[in-house]
Amino acid sequence: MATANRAPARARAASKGEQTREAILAHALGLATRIGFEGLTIGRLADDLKMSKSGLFAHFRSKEALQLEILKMAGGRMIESVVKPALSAPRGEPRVRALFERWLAWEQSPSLPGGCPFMAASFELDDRPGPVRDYVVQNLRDWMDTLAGAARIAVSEGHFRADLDCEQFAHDCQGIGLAFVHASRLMRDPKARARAASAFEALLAAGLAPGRRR
Amino acid sequence: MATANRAPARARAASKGEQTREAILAHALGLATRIGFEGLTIGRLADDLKMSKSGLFAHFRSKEALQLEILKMAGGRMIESVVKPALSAPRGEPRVRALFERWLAWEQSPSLPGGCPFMAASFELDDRPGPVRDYVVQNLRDWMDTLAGAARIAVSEGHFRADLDCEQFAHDCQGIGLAFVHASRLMRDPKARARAASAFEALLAAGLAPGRRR
DNA sequence: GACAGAACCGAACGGTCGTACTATTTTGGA
DNA sequence: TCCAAAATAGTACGACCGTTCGGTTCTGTC
Repeated sequence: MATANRAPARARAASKGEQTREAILAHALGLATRIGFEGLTIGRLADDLKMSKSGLFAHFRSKEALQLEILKMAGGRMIESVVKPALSAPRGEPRVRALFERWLAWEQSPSLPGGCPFMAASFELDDRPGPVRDYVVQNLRDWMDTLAGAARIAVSEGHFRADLDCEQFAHDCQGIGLAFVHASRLMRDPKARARAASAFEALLAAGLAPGRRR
Repeated sequence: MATANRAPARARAASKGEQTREAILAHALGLATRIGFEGLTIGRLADDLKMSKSGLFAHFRSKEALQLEILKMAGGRMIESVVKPALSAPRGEPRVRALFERWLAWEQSPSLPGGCPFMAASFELDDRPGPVRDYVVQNLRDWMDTLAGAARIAVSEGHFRADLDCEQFAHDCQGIGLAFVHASRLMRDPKARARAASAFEALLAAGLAPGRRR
């Protein structure tokens, strides 16, 4: 054990504590999506990572803080793998498409065995006030704003109808995504992906500018 | 207390046990929608109803059985207050509308302070196999079939396009409902109801038979 | 190589969980 | 009115929960 190779000291190597902290959060994220944020247990987490409960606990001063950190990591990852890449797509309809496509992919990313943590948290925490719920709401709001913003750009680019309600568009996208998770994770419907694509195309078709109808 | 009037002995009065059993389930249903099925606790339930844990527990032989009974009661209520009344609406588009309207109303029924239990259970149990999950899936499948069936009738009545994909229609309705719960319960969006109505109208408009467009 | 601080462990706390057993009370038909 | 059956209470168990605390081991800097 003692001979294990250290990570080369490039770029201000993260201290030991930060490393394990990161490892804890990464594993906890996967776990939380499967068994829920409330069902997530420090003991279970410690066992999985072959640590002591107390050693793990020391990294966060409470379970609530742990939950918050998990969600923050998830939020960061989502921005990194959904929003940022989509922003490199051309303004207008292509970017809206990119956002949606990458979002669906994110939902079933292998690092999220139980699906998007925010979806799960949405229904788990909707009646439990507190900072965790607040963060989820904030994050979802940001996401909806991103969607609506992309739609607004598509309007100004002349891709979408000028009178399109962009907030409604974002809301409808959210519905398609929720139905997708519902169909794929709970109902195990193999056509879930096709259903989501079909619904999205219909929504898009209804929003296109008159000259762009296909 | 002893002078309390008994329910008049009409129609094979439910035995004492069945009464309390019913009372337990009714209260448990409301509780489960708020704090979740996993978070639901026998002790908490007993306290609320001023019973002993063991006395309450004796009615169900396990917590899992209790959860199942809760869901069965919810399923029954949903049929009673959504499906059955809607069946008295005229075949075709009106019935589809009635189903959807009553469904939204059911979501925010006062007896379900935390919203539709199946919605909550969908995301809470999607990764936890067992009879409870199975029942939820079965129930949701029945509901989707009901929706799709009503749409099929609307097709054969000439209200909807002949080439409408009725399963897709049901799926899209589900999405609108999920987005409604999401917007109203989590985001506390006062426009949630209007958003759902708007999305439903758009979906309906896209499905109407050519001669019926408005 | 010493030393301060960070990281981690082990044991323990009070509490609650679901469940099992045994009494006790209540119910309702003969 | 009596009495078996049904309903409820009481108590206890073992498991696990989040959290605390004092001690041990490791890390990284001078």
